[in-house]
Amino acid sequence: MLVSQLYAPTLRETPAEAEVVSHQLMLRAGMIRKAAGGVYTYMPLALRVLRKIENIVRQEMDAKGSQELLMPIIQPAEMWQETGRWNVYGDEMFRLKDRHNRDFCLGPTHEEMITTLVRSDVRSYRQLPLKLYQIQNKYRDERRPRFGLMRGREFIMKDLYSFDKDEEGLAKSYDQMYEAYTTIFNRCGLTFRAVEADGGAIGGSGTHEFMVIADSGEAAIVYCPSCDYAANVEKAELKAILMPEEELENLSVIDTPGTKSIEAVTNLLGISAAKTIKTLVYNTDKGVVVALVRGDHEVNEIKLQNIVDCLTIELADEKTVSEMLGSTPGFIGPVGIKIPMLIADTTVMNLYNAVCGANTPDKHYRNVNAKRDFSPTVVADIRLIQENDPCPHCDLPVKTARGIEVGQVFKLHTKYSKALKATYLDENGREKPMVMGCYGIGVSRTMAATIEQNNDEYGIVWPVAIAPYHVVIVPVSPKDEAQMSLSNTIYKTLTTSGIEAVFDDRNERPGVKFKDADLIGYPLKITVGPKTINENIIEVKVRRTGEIFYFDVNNYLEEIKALLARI
RNA sequence: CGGGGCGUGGCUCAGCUUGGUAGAGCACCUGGCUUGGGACCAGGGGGUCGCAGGUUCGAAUCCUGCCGCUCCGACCA
Repeated sequence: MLVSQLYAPTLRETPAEAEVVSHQLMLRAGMIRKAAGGVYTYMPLALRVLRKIENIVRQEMDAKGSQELLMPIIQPAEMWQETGRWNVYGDEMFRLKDRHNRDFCLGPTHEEMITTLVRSDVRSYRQLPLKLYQIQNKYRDERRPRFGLMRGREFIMKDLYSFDKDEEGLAKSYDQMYEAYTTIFNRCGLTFRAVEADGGAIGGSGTHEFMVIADSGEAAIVYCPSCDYAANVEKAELKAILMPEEELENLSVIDTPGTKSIEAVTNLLGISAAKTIKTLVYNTDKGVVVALVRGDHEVNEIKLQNIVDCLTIELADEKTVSEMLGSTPGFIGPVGIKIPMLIADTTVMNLYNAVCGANTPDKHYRNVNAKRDFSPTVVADIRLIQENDPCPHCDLPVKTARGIEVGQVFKLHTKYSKALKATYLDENGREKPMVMGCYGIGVSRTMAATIEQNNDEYGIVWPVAIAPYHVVIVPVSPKDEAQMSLSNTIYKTLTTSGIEAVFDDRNERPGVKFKDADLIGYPLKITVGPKTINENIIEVKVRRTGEIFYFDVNNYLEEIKALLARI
């Protein structure tokens, strides 16, 4: 490709709307342009990167015996109504009507579509297992699209669905996909971690997320430096903490004027937050729920949501709290509370002589003891893990990090096959639901995550495997015929040898061409200048390390191949 | 959903308070000059000032409504 012809208009300044580095650099490098909030055009350089990621994905999916197909983006409402997700999905689903006023949506995912397809064609255990995937645009009308391609409303996803005859088969498919994902993200040159995760809206249990480690990541994860445990904080389980045993004192009410926060209460009473109970009131679609955790702990709303089995959950406002409980936030407590759902964290049950709100403004209870003074509807782990909490596997302290979720593998079991009656006949002629899994990779997000992890002050630093081109050839003086001619020869030589090269033939000063090369992030840059002409040596600079190599002008091809293989 | 900020040429922004013929830098076109890290000189093209109303002799500027973009928040009691 000649740079004079390449449609990659670079920007010297960063557009004001871009917050994260991947977004900034993709705009500046002429890779993407915004069409609407969370909706982008992929320009030629970006598309080349996407195709490379897709091809790696294809190779690894096919290597596990999967087959690619392509399903419609426009999906009829009926199949979504059959699983109940037409309503569950809510405002995140792009909905539309056809001329006959029939409801459709733009596919946010394809469990309904694929299951409906497979149920009509697969009847026998002999046809299983089956693994089908596609790579296409997905549509989710995000509450808050942001960070460029990181959280778009239209994005490219690889989604694979596995159909097995039993749990054993599913476990095998799941393991195969887990392996394939590990290979894929390694091949893309990413530093990532597979973490245990929560099922979320897609449903099912048993799931891992593949997280690219980056400070700009939206997800918080914990990992254990001592064993191999790693999880999304939403998922990380915690055991009850045992507190030193004490004599049970008599319950008493104390005045605590103006102490609306745990911190204020502990300061006033001179006690540790670990001796208090924090009481939170939530509004859910299953009604009002009260949650209890130790004062220095935080509620994991995902865990709570799973226990309540609700779709929406948010902290109740002051008005709701007053109406329900006759007190204000800050002075709520579990003793004598009248509420249908009182959920206590396991550690709360181990507290002795604790302090909590007395359900009267400016009053707290002292010497509250769980089993004696109140009885929760449910006692469960509803606590959010924090740095230095004990690892669920080895009890040593965990660390926290941030990650970008680029892939997720799910065990769906029979959730969709039962809802959509996708069954097969087993060896004994008995009808059984297929056992399903689903496996997604955010292809466009992977591109953005790669940039988040591979950039410097000058621009992008592509890993060779997914770089838009491998090499850029920059002649220093466009008016110098010898330089231009040699550059062209090198360009032709590399191109015919299967090395993807661009030749910057523009009539620009060298600085402009160097800056653009660094911004776009070609792994190698060949500079053709007076030295090249006079001394017959080619200068090759490695984008990532800045190392410079000199190769003989008559024998550089193998050297460059070796260099590309090594970096 | 709530709150803030912003909307002026492709990009970054000034002008708005105090209404009076729309500006700069970058980018783009032409010519010259230059060529090892975003040169310089001269000339040039390009903007219904987000949209719709209103006030006014006159609106980018004041008022109202809407739209879009963006950030933050959505209460840890």
